[in-house]
Amino acid sequence: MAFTDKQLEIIQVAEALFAEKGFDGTSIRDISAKADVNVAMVSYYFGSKEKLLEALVLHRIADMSLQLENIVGLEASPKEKMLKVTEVYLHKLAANCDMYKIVQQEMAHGKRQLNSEAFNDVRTANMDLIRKIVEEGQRQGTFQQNVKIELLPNLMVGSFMHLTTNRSYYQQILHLTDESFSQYLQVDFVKHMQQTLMGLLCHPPQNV
Amino acid sequence: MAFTDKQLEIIQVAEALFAEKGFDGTSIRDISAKADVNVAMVSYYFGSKEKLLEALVLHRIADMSLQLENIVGLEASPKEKMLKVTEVYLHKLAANCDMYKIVQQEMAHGKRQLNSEAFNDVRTANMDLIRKIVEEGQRQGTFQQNVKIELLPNLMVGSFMHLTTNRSYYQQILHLTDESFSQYLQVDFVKHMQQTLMGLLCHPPQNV
DNA sequence: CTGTTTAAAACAAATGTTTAATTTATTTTT
DNA sequence: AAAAATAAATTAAACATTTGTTTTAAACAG
Repeated sequence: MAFTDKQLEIIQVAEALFAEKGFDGTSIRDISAKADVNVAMVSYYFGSKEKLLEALVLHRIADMSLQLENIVGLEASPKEKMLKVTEVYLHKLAANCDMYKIVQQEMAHGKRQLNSEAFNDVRTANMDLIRKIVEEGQRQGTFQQNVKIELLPNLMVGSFMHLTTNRSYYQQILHLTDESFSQYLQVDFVKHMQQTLMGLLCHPPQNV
Repeated sequence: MAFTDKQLEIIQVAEALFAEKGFDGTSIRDISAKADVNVAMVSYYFGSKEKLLEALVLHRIADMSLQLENIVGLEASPKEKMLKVTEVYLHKLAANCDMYKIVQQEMAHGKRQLNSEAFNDVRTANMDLIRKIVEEGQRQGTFQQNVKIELLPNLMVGSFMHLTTNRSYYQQILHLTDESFSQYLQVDFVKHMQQTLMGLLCHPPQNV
């Protein structure tokens, strides 16, 4: 689990390339060239290209278990907690968005198994924490009853990923430069997401 | 533009395989084998693997320009229009979700240019129609003023794509079978999305 | 016969991986 | 501490497949 500098270099280069050109679209020679190591080193260190991907994901997952626990125990109203959770969640997504993109691509076709167990564990843990907050708010009457808690992370992750995947398009219609885009992701988009979730949580549906 | 039966067969098989295993992950031999034609036929008909992808996407885009126009002209309240738009939008997504998945994957890495112009045209047209409805509702006072209209399609497409991409995970936590999942997508999820958009549109933000 | 469609084989290029040889680091022995 | 021995890291080359595409020729249609 403890990687040498060279191994970390390979992992980081692979992460960037996989996210940019896909797993199948990236050759070991691409990686080794950019990481400035011999072609054989990848197989030597990680065993195979697939094992490298696995190592990459697991290495990042270690950082991914959110510090939502602290928020749940916080001395604050459910509404404030939920706002904070949204902020932290989106910041973590932004920090690991390359890895997320890779996983998304690989999840798309079940070709790579990618041992999604570790992934689902993190997701489920996060969901449980969110559920705790929402149910607390529902008991207090702040939040309405008709909420699909399972779809709250879906809303955040889905919107975020779609925004980054189609970055150039959204940059264009939102009139954002390359620099201001990441700024937007961490400020305006977070507010928008908070607003969306609050609307969903606080107001019972009038339609249908 | 008019394809023979054999060509359509190839397109359909390619669409399924590209969505399942990715463009790079699918070989011409995979396609030709499943479509029961000779390997050379793909190059013969479409020129190259990339041209086949292009033909595929353009062929589907023709069907993709939504019938939102009818809705805008409808004799109904902005709120009702918006609910209808959401429903139609999500149904169209479901109908063309294979193609969407392919495009998403290819957009991810700019490797394939994929002439996204045609795509953006459709998107922008749809967005303009949504904007028209929302602004009408804002004038009538039904909708609040603080809405990022550009992020409304993002919300729908992002959530939907994330749901289908991570289908097996969501099937599990939502306790859905293979059959009931598509049912869920077209009924419960549509309602959830309508509820989300209504919460966002009708209630001014109280947070921040 | 003429032009289009199908098929099998061949092509060159690229891929993931392994081998075998060589350099560098580390440990052991003197 | 110096030398010898062992292990690890690194390299270039080769390997066997697989890839997208082309060629050549046969079958078929009008």
